[in-house]
This record gives sequence, C-alpha cells and structure tokens, in this order.
Amino acid sequence: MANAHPRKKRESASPSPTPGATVTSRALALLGSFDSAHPRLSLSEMARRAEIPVATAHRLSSELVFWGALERSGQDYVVGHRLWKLGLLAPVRKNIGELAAPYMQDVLFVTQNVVNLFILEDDHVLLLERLSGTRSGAPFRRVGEQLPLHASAAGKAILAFGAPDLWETALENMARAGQMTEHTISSPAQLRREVAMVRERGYATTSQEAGLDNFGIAVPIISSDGTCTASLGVVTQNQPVAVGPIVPVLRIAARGIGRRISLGGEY
Amino acid sequence: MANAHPRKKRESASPSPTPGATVTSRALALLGSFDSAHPRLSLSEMARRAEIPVATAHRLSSELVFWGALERSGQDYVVGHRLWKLGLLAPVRKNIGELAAPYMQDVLFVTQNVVNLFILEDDHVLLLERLSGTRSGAPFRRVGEQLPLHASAAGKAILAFGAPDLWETALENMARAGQMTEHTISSPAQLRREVAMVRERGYATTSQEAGLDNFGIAVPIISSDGTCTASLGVVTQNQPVAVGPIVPVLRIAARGIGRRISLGGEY
DNA sequence: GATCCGCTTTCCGTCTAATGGAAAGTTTCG
DNA sequence: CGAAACTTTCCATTAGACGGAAAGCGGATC
Repeated sequence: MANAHPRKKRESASPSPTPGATVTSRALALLGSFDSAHPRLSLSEMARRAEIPVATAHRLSSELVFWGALERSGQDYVVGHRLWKLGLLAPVRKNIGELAAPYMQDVLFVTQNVVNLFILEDDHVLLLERLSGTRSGAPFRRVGEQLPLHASAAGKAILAFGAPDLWETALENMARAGQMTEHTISSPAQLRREVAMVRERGYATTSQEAGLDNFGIAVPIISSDGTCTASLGVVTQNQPVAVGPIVPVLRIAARGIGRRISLGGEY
Repeated sequence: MANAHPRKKRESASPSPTPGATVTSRALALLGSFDSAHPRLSLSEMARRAEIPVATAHRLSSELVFWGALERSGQDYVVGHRLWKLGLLAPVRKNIGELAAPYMQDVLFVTQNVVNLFILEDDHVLLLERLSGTRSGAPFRRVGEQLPLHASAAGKAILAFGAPDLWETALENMARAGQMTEHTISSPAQLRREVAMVRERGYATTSQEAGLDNFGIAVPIISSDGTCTASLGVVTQNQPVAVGPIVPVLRIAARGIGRRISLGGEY
C-alpha cells in the first residue's frame, strides 16, 4: 500500500459537548456580538465575543450567512442586508419613526440644525430618528445610540413630563455612571432643580453634559393619552443653541407628532 | 390511592422528528415569516408560513423573544427592537444611506417632493432611504420596498448607466412579471427605446408605470469608480413631476453622493 | 526560505438538546 | 353551551449539534 495513513482515525470527539445552552441562543449570541463599536468582525472575534468555540461559531455563522442575517465582507463578517430589511418591520420604527419624520423635516427646514427624535427605552433614551442637512454640520450621534436620562436634553425632557417612577431609575444611573464631562449633572439635588426648571419652562437644554462642544434643546412629545415617552430636539456643536427662535418650532412639531402617536395603539 | 391517573403516561413521542433541517434554519425561517405585508403574526401563522410544527415554533419563538429578536404584542408576535438596532449596522444603510441623507434633504428643501434613494439589489431596485416633508403628500413607498428595473424611474436610470449585463435580467423580469398597470412598459423594443432616451437625457421618468397616479423622475448616482448601482429621484402623486426645475437639483445631489460613495470600499 | 503564530476550515465519534404528537388549557364564535 | 381554533406544556425518542483535533492558509519575523 502506498498510503500508510489514508485518514487518521480520531477517537475523542467532544468530551464536554455543552453546558446548558441552546442552539438558538448560540446563534443569537453570534448576532449579538455585533454592535456599533464592532460592526465588522472576524470569525474568531465573533467566537470570542459570543463565548462559543470557533468550530461551532464557524458552523453557525455559515448558516446565518446562507440565510442573509450576516454577510461576508472579505475575511470578515458584517450584518446582512436581509436583517436590515427585517428590522424595518419593528414597530418602534414603523409606528413612531415614520410618523415623526415629516414633522422633523419641518424643524430642519426652519432651524437648519440636526434634529433628533429620542424615545425612552428601559433606563435610557434611544436615538430613534435623526435628520441633518448638508448645512447642519456633521451629526455626532447615530440612530440607535443611547444616552442616560440625566445627561441629555432628551432625557431630561422625558424625566420632567414622563412617568414619575423614572425618577429613581435616573438617580441610580447617575450615581452609577459618573460624569461624562466636567459639566455632567452629578448630584440628586442638582438634577431635581434642573428637572423642575424643565417642567416649568417646557423645554430642556444641555451644555456639554454628554460631550464637549455638545449643546442641545429638547421638548417632550406628549401622546394623545397624556403619557410622555419621547422627545424631540436639536443639537449643535461649538456654540449653544439659540433657544428663543427654536423652542416654538420644536413645540409645534412635537404637538403634531404627539397628536398622532398612540392612536394606533402601542409600539 | 385516591388518584388513579396522576399523570397520563405518553408512550409515543415524535415518530418523524425531522426531515433535514437544522435548528438555526428553523429559527431563521420563523424570522423570515415576517415581511412588510405581515409585520405581525400569531404563533400558528408563523408556524404555517415557516412550515414548521406549532410546538417547535412555540419553543423557538420563545427564545427569539427572550433575546429580543421578536416581541410579543398582545397575542401576536412582532419584530423586536433589538433586531432593528442590529439592522442599523448593516453596511448598506451605514455606508450609503447615512451618507446620502443630507444631500436628499437639500432636494427636499428645494422641491418639496418625496425624495427616494434606490439601490440595485439582484434583479430589482430597493428603496434604501426616503424623505418626505409634511407638505409633500403621503409617501406611498416604504423603505425596504422593491420595484422591478423596467417599471420604475429608479430602475431605468440604473439600467441606462449601470452594468450592461443588467439588461438581460431586466428583460427576463419584464417578460415574467406582466404589466403592473396599463402604462407599464412591456416590449423589449419599447424598453430599449426608453433606456436609450434616458441615457441621452441623463434622467429617467415614469408615468403610472408602477402604479396609477404615480409619477417620478430619477437620475443615476455614479460613484467615483464610474459604476452605477444607485439612483436618486422624486415622486409625485396625481400630476406629473415638473422635470425642468427638478432635474438639475437631483443632478447636483446625485453628484455629491456619488463623489463620496465607494471611496470607503464596498458595501 | 524556514519557522512560527494566529486564523479559517474540515472532520467525525459521542451524546445532549431538539423534536413534535398528544393532551390540557384558553379564548372566540355562532 | 358546545365546537373550533389557538396557545401552552409534556416527555420518550433520536437526529442533529457539538467541539477537539488536525489540516490548510497566509503573513510576520528571524
């Protein structure tokens, strides 16, 4: 025989097949290894982040790629086209984002500033929709980003007009998070004062609280059932926002959005 | 003993456990059962559409809900929040959509019409981004929707300036698809004539070809490497678009987008 | 140009986790 | 109030998932 070892026989297979994880959870963990800071990953990075063996990661990602949940880009993996399309069907975006967009346009028309729509999610606010023109400077936040309640105009607006039990959540977060910049509110008393002022004035502002050179105004979006879980705002870089002319514009838009929200039910 | 049947003993379990499907493929099939026409589904509808037994569908969807890929909305299931956020990381949207948005704003400012960005996907065009103001009438297309190459301004613009091998794909589709309205182009000769004209003029139009009361103009977006896989356009309802003043605006925006596309590599 | 290192991909013996029919529980409807 | 349709739970069976090992693949480094 020419060939002494046609194929090496492997006797041990997988001594510790698995702890207690389901296939689906692993596949989802792979998807979950992507985030805005890691939009493209190699196989071994995915495996590391998802904490599953490479061999398993390899098999599963192939399936995800086959379906279109992931795509290969050179040697790396990226989120697939099909997943994006699927995400468009999510009620948050369909019910609020799409509805609000035209009103946000109006604000952009008039103010020429970056316009943001934030919604409340758990213990923070989430940037749901963002508009910017070619003249409004580079937007520094991305749709899908999150900010704490106490360090954003959007968050404070919701805090002032939203459900009262948000208050403790916000305080806990503030204590846990520490300051993002030297201007970040960091004492309960200060936050209380600030929020009271927001409630009185009807709008919230930030001055470099979540980032230097980062100014913003936001007004609450109060839906037709009286609840407030969203806010509309504009942000500028370098110089403070011109509150006077902008607040009325935001108010009108926010009322327009609020009127139409939650007539169609929950999101 | 007081209890004769503490628990009925089941002897048969699952005679035909499975054909040849993987767990992952089933889970993905469940996700795939959602589309723009079916954004919310009951368990049994999901199971039916995905062609898997309800019991299995039930188990898997629970896991999907647990992770956040799906959410429950009353008795039904909808696409989850987390999936939407994940979708935002898809290169299509991040690399082209975000880049194009500010230019599209400019067009909206000037023309006050619904502005659409389509990209080429397989044998059709896909609506990647859409802007509309409060004054531009109800937009009738949704982001994520698809149109055939031969029955849309966007498609014809890409057909005229894009890769030559698109031509046969378009013809095949046209033959297969049939007319969407009485105005839809349906003969190869007619399409050829139309596309030649688009190439000469530099822009494409449609008049009720994809839907009645549905008029549009589109110009190609030619990226800095000379290829064309996207187009920018406006649409109106009821009356034809005013070509004269709009085309130059679209051209400028499309050039701006094209210049910046594909410097960062593929999407 | 040989050696090493880290990565992707393939292989396959073992065995756990997935399976789905059936039954029970729940809501809807006439 | 019974029938129909749907959701949820159960569990005996086994098909599919598992992952260590080894092979293959660049691209650094000496």
